[in-house]
Amino acid sequence: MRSYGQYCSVARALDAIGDRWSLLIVRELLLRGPCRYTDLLGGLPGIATNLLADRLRELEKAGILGREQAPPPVATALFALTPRGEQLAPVMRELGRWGAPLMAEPGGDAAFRSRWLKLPVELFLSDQTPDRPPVQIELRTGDEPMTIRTGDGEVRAHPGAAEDPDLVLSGTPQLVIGVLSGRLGLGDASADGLQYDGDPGALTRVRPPAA
Amino acid sequence: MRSYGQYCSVARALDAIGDRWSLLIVRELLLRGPCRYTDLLGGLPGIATNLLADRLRELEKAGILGREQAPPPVATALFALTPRGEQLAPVMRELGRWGAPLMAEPGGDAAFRSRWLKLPVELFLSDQTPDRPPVQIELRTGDEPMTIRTGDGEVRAHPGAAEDPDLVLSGTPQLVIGVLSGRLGLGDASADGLQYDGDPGALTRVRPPAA
DNA sequence: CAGCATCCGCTTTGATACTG
DNA sequence: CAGTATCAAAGCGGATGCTG
Repeated sequence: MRSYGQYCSVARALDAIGDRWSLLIVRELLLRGPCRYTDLLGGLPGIATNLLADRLRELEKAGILGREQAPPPVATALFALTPRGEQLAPVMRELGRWGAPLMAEPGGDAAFRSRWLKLPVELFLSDQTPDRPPVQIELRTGDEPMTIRTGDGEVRAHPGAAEDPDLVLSGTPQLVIGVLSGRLGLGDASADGLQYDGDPGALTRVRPPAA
Repeated sequence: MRSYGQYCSVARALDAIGDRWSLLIVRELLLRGPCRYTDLLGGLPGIATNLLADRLRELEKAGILGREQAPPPVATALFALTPRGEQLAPVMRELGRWGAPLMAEPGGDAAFRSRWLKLPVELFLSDQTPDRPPVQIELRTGDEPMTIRTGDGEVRAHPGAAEDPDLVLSGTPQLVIGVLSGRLGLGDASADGLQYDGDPGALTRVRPPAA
């Protein structure tokens, strides 16, 4: 990208990460840790291969990510954020927070990856009753399942099915997010096609307090 | 901008404000409040007039800014952030924080406006000894002067000369920022061309504690 | 003069095809 | 798997011209 040519820290930040796709590449690396080229391609539906290669070069030159040699079994290169790249986490958090209300509009035919739920889940959910035994909620939204889990007063999300879920939610990303955020009641959502199995109480356990 | 087509809050945020120049327009409105078209042009050196008009339309459509009719004396339209637009302040803050280290590289022939100092000043400086009487430091960096002022334990910057400054710093933006941040000593900076007049103690009063 | 719209050459992006 | 090559389409930057 051509530089803005302004001696201002916001402009200089955008010189480094303001290119189309750049921040989404950082998002993938923040969510997934070190990734192969193909993993990135899969996590960034819509990107062209030449652009991914270009951006990886530029982000490497800017000190935001680096290439590592993967441990013996695989023999491929991995792209990983540098410490400087990981410092973009607060930017990503605020951007995700600001963008959250935009998720209420229908997904339509937008692409979706369950890992993307990690951001909103850990930003907005919290354990309302940390003294009670932890709960697990499994989310099935199309591609891979994702499990959210309370523990130490926090709520964490990680990929994979739960071994013993208190509640399983299956449906479109929009319905699942609506129910988790509290924007939709479980009844309304299931009338719209959400399936659930287990204890609905697990939901109130993690939902944000107000609204 | 073409949408990323991803059902993710970061991607949707970037759909709205990821265009070239969009966030810098928001920066200007956050720093200056409601602005005329020409004010924006002046605060965004390098932007083409058709792009500014385009972006203002798009940002208006996205609910980020609106047009107001200016009060009687002037008869022109003013562009102002909506509440939704003002919620971008945390994004701007984190972006400015992340970009701050990039300010150590020389400005070269980059454009500069003294108002842009407001962001780093209020982000990084603080009043180290709030019990003592407040101090004022006037900054002269090329265009208009800017004054920083302690009060209620905070440090605020606003445009204009100080009526009774404890210290005046004159020089390139890079030198002034270097000295304020503590990256440069006052002696080193004045060897490099920074001029100062008044009490250097005012500097240690506001400089960040560590480093 | 403030607030754009139009035109034009250049750069960036997107889609697909191809290669070590 | 991890890219490079190619090319059309879209976006950008700069200049200029129009309108109240």
